[in-house]
Amino acid sequence: MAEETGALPSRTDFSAWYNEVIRRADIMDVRYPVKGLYVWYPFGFALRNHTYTLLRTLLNRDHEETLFPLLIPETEFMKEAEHIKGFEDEVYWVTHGGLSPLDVKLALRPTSETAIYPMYALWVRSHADLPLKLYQVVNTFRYETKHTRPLIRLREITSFMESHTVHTDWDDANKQVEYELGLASEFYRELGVPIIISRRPDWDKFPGADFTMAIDAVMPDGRTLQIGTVHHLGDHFSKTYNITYEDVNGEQKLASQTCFGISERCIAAIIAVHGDDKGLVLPATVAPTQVVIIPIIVGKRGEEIMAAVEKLESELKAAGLRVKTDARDMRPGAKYYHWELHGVPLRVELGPRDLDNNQLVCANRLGVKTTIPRENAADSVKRLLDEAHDQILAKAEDHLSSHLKTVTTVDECNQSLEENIVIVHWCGEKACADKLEELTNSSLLGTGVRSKYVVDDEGPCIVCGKPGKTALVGRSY
RNA sequence: GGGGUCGUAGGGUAGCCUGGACCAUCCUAUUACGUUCGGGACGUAGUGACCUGAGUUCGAAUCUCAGCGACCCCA
Repeated sequence: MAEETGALPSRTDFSAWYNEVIRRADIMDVRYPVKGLYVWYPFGFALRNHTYTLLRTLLNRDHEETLFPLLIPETEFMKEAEHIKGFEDEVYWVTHGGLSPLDVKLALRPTSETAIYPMYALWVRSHADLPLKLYQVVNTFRYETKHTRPLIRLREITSFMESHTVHTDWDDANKQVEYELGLASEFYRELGVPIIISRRPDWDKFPGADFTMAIDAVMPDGRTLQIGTVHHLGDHFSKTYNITYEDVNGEQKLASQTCFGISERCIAAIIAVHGDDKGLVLPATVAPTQVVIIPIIVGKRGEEIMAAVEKLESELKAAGLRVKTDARDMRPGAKYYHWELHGVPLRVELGPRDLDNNQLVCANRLGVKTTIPRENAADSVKRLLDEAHDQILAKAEDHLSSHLKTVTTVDECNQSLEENIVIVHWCGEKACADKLEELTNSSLLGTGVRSKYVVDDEGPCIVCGKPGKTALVGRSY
């Protein structure tokens, strides 16, 4: 975890910047000797844990956490035809126990529908058992053949939050879809990550779903990253797995289901959306260290300063802040660079001048410097952290809105896609989408776009000219 | 899916074409001690590497093949 000096690659070269920052800011070690598997450094894992604590807090309002096994018997896995088709190329199989071949092969879960739903069939008996809302945070495995990337495209997703709900009917499940979208929106607002919600086209929905709502973020280069999905499963799985309940009239009915997933791509979004040429920029909501105190030791007043720093640290900690004092034997400047690389939202300097003037010098991660009085420092620090959060959110919103372009011709679309997400009108025909995707080397991300920067209206299809509706087109990670 | 480039201390590199004088260069990191400290300190003395396997050869970081891994471009 040795640190290096010298500049990072510019963020305009996103791939190089991302790889360097992941390593130098101690997020993940990419040197594990298996393709697509990476190791969390303790600092990265602390960031992950604070982020998932936030996510759990939101979910726990009306879900309960659970844990299902990693291995799924082939017999269950193979029951839902569409679902299998969606995953058959990327499932890892356990075929042996020691040296003996297994009678029934076991899949490493690529997602847990087929592990959970046979149990749901046992658990759901009556309408009084519904709605059932459970989630788990687990690792999942997918044999990715494309270019793998830490946090973004993995063979082992280490932090997959999957929520699985069961409802009496389609409409109630649909309300749940809306609820989960709201929950995801709140989650990403807390992270300062602006999102766009849209409905994925039918050919791109989750295998076995009625429809898929997707949550996308915009990367620095204008490409999109899918950072969450909510699926309305209708009764596809409840038919297959026989999830039925007795309604108030004593009749057996098929349940309706949803599932909702967020992976460690949410961490990638925090890193990519906020980061700059100096490194990470973390929102205080999830930063492992929210405030770092740098003692400025000059001449003979070292002990006096360290005593003042200790007092300040315990005061801030008592106020509930995650604080660290950097007392290492280094130049202050070197420490500034170190903590900027690690994205710490607020730095507090305490030196002889501050001691004499009864003040503290603060600098937030965006470079805004403020001098605060020493009295009631905790209150001032909290206010500065709030302001810093507003600033990074505003910056991210600016980036998103400036990378959305509305176009009316395929040529314009192609040009704008170089560094933007593009808003078009589309008639809804797959043939037109295929043509657009082929001509512009992009994907039709979705319709029914929800974003304060996008007007969902009607207009002529960008390809065939027939009446169409607003659709989102982009290049994705 | 197709094509390309590459693998040397913890990180980044030179050396490879043309095999031997390479106990492998430089930057960074790192250890000890001392002097320092309001934006990446300095001195002195240390530490640390040729991806794996097979082959060619008197001799391989260097050539050949395979494996594993990384990056880039196109679909």
